[in-house]
Amino acid sequence: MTPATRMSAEERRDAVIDAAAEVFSGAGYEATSTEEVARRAGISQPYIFRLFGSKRELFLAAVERCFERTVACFDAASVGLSGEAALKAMGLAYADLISDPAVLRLQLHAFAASTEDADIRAVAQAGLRAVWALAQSRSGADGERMWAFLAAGMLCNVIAAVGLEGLAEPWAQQLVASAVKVDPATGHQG
Amino acid sequence: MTPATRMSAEERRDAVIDAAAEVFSGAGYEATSTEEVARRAGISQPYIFRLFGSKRELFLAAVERCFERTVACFDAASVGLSGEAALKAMGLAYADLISDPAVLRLQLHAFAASTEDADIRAVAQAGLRAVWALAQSRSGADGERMWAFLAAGMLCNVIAAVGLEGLAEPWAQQLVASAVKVDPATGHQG
DNA sequence: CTGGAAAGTGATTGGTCAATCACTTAACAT
DNA sequence: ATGTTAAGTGATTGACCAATCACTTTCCAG
Repeated sequence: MTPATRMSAEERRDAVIDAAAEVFSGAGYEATSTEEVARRAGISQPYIFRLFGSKRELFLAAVERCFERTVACFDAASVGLSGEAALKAMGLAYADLISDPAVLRLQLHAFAASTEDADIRAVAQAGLRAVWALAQSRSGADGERMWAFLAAGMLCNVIAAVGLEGLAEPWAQQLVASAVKVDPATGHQG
Repeated sequence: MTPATRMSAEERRDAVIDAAAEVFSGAGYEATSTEEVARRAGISQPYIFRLFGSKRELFLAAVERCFERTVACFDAASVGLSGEAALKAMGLAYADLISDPAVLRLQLHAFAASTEDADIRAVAQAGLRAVWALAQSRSGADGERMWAFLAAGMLCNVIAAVGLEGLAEPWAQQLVASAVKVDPATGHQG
C-alpha cells in the first residue's frame, strides 16, 4: 500500500470517523470489517487500532457524530425562529437529513444496538438528550408537544427505512401522504 | 451430543424459529451464530441448514414471526371494540408486547437491516401492512389518525430501547410520562 | 543536519463461523 | 423382518477478521 499523505492525528481521526459512519451505516456494526473502513479512509487497517484502540470505540465515535449532525441540522434550521415555526423548520430539515442513508441507517443501528450494549445506549441517550434540549429550547414546546414531535421523527425513520415512498399500495401512500400533510416530524396538522 | 427427541420437520422448524427469534433478538443478525441457535433449540448446528438452507432464511422466518405476534396481539386486544376504544386497547397491548425484549429488539433489528437488504425489507413491509390493515379495519381510523397511532408506537420502541424509563433526568421523565398520559401508541390526548 | 517524536505500514496470528459431507438412528408401512 | 424415508449428528473446511508487533518513513525543533 502506498503510504497515505500525512495528516495530524486529530485530522486523521476525524476523517476516519466520517469513513466509519458511511461504512457502518451500510452494513451495521458486526458486518463491517475494520479493513473496509481503512480502505475507505485511505489508510492501513492497523492504523485504525492505533487511533481508536478497538472497533467498538470507532463505532461509538461514529454514532456520536451521527447525533451531532442531527443537532447541528436542527440548530441551523431554526435560527431566529420559535414556537411551531421552529418545530416545523426542524421537521423539514430532519426529513432532508435522513434522506442521507448514512445518518438514517446509523441511527437505526444505534437504537437496535442500544438494547444490547450499555456503551451504545449511553451514546444514544446523550444524542436524544441533545436533540430534545435543542428542539425544546428553540420551540418552547411543552412535554406533550415534544413527545409528538419526536414520535413523528421516529415514524419518518421507519417509513424511510422500509421504503414506503416507493410502494404503490394505498396504505403506504396514505402514510407517506400524512407525513407530508401533517408536516414531517410534528404529528399535528399543519 | 445426545440426539434430540424426534419431531416432525414442521414442528421442529417451528421450535427452531422460536429459538432463533430469542437469540437473534439478543445480539442481532450478524453477531448471532447458528451454533447458538442450535444449542437453544436443542439440536445440532448442521440440522439448521437442513431445515432452513441458510442463516439468512432462518432470520427472515424469525422476523416474520415477530410481526405475526404483533398482529395476533392487536387482534386479541381489540375484539368487539371499534374507534378510539379499539386504538387504545391495541396501544396498551403493544406497550405490553414490547416489554418482551425478543419482540422489541427483533423489530428494531429488522428495521435497521431493511435499509440494507431487500428480502428483510420485504418482510418488514409485509409486517407493517398487516399491522396497519388490522388496526385500521378494527378502529375505522382515517389516514392521519393511523399515522399518529403508528408514530406513537415507533417512539415507544425507541423509548424502550434506550431505556428512558430508568433515566432520572427531567426530559426523559417527561417523555415517558407523556407516553403514559397520552396513552401508549396513540399520539392524542386520552 | 540531526535526532527524536509522530505518522503510518506489512505480516501474522488466533479465533470464529457458515456451510458441506458422509454418516447413523428412528419410524413405519408392507 | 425388512426396506425405505425422514430425522438427526460429528467432523471438517475454507474464509474472514480483530488485534498485535515489529518495522519504516516523514516532519520539525534546536
